[in-house]
Amino acid sequence: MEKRATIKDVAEAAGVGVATVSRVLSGGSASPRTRERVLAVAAQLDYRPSALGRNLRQRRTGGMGLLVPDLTDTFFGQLAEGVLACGRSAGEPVLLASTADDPEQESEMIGMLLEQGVDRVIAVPSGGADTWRPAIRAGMAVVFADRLPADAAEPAGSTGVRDLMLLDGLPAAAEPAARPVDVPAVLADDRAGIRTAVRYLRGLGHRRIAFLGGPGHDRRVAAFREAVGDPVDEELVVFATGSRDAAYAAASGLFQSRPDLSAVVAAGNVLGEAAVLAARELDLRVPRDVSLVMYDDVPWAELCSPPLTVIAQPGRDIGYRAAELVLRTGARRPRTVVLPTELIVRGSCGPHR
Amino acid sequence: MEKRATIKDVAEAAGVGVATVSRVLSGGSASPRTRERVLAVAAQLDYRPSALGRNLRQRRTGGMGLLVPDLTDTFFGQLAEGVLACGRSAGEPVLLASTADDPEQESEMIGMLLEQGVDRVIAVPSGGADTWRPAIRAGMAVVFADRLPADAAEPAGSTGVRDLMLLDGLPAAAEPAARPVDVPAVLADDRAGIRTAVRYLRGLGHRRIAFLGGPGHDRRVAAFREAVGDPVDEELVVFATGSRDAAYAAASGLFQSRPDLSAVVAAGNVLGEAAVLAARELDLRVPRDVSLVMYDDVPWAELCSPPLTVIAQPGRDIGYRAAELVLRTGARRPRTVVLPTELIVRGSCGPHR
DNA sequence: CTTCTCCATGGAAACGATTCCATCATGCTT
DNA sequence: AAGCATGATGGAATCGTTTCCATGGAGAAG
Repeated sequence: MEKRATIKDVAEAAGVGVATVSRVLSGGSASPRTRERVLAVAAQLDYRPSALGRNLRQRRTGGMGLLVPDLTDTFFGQLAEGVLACGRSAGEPVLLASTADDPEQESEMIGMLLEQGVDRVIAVPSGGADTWRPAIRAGMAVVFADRLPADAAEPAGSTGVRDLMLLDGLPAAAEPAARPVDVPAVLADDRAGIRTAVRYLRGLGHRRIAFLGGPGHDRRVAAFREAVGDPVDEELVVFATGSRDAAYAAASGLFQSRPDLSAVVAAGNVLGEAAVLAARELDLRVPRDVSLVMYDDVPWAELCSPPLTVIAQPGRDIGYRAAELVLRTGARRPRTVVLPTELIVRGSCGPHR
Repeated sequence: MEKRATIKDVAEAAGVGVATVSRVLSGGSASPRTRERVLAVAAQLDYRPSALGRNLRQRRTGGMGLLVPDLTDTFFGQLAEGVLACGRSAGEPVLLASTADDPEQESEMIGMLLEQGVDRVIAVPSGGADTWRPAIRAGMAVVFADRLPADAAEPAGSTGVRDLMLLDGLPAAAEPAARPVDVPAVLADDRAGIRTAVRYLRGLGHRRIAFLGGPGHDRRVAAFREAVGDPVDEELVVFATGSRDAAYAAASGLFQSRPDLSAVVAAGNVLGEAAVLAARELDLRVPRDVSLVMYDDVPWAELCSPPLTVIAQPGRDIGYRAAELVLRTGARRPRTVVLPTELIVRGSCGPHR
């Protein structure tokens, strides 16, 4: 274990000052002669600048933080791969944390990132705007992915999602009024996705359509309500907490309490999985007894029998774009992006009988 | 965006020296009076020590790196969750990178970690020992998880896996002979898992059993060969590269070239998925026409019809233990750990006909 | 030939923590 | 009462980089 060469070593060996070495290595001006020599010596010594020193000097860690609820959920795995891909091509490291959909853990992780000097985060938020205000106040560049904080004010204009506004409650003395800060986000077009699914089910004759949601599916349930139109049968809209057990319990409870339902929209792949399992357990046949549409196109959707009809959203792209946004921050104010969803019809929906 | 308070601010506000603040905060000796005052001031200023400064001084970043091939693979998602859980409880950040099973990318990522000053890594290795030697030479504490480097010398004693030896080729001048360096690892008991599966299939009457492997499944294929005994029908042992497409192609090719096979052991969940898909495409019924055992117990194994019989390995535990090992490094020399596997019989295997 | 400008260059000051070491006060032993 | 040990405390060095600023030399313009 030999210690690594420092910039000082390089400077010495090349017979120049450290400033010159630094300039050469970071593309500043230097005479061709010295540039060449420095480069040669650096290569020969296998010199790699220490991120530690640089970060301290520049008062920020490079790279970005990534906060997801649960990597065991294939969708978040895809999203993470997207972020990682972008990070790799930008040469930026990625700090990962999972929050288990718990605002408290999320808050803790934000603190950890702050401590690490990470000032760029892409997050699938679990907590509300309150959880995120400290981060933004601390000057973090935040980009939300896949979701918005539960209580964020989202202008529901017909043009789609606009930039999210978080009220930044400054100390009353400093500013006359609270200043709005907008956080960009990369989202799937949940509204269109859900609407398409509901219309598809309607077209098959289904009237009693249930919605099975989990944490963070607020936009989806809103879209569902809108698509179904009044009156919404509230018993057919159920929510589970994040765990697989809870999802199963919710699905099972739904099927048992309302045997009259004929179709289910599961708002995420964990919920879809739970619905399939619960249906099987209760001897409900898909799609004969109940039709199922699942959000997220995961590889195993095709393995089910029948293969699951899904609302596909581009998990990897969402991650990649979010990472792009958070890295470009500062250039021009990034705006939120909405990516299209697609209804992929396979075999889990049938006509109402 | 107000800048964060530094240790100097705290010292000033508390009327003490920075050294005292540092001591109080890191548990050194201090009089109860000053300790109290410093703590109060720190809390009041919302002071959080910057990891940047600390890391530079101590010449190492805290935290650990995590290298996995692909987060889209549920098993690695589980593993990552384990690492994250351990990191969280130890208060250590985790730097994530995925390698796509490409030694070159892996090597690049190791370089990145080195640059970041990360000196502890837990890795699912893709490259050989050569890829890892530089890391170890640089003083990194490495723990392998789930696999060993392809060409690592693994003493195949009957007691199970022993510490992995990587020959550390020092400059010949410095040391008289190459010095062995051992890298601990956390593995599943592949040998037992595969053996159990093969015996189970044998017990059902299967004689022509195929093995469908991917990158990093060397230990599993070795175990397969051992379990099957001589002579091994080499046409029944096929390998695919990491992608889902390649896995599908391999599975499909296998079924087509050897219609006489009656059972398949898939060495990972991506391969299992591919096998199911390929079988369906070729109108082979599971388990009537072909029996299938898959490595990895992923949630969706139960969703298949019939539900998949699997060799379960504790992905989350593997990650957690590996993280523990890499964090404890230095205390007492960590030894490699082998965790048990379990054959979970569901419906994808039937008697040979 | 002088003066002005420009550029390459190196010294030194940050950045925010930890930690060595010297200092000083206190209380105890002899 | 003097000397000594103990413990609290603050100043300053240090980690490896970037960046500001001053210096010096060379070439151009007058």
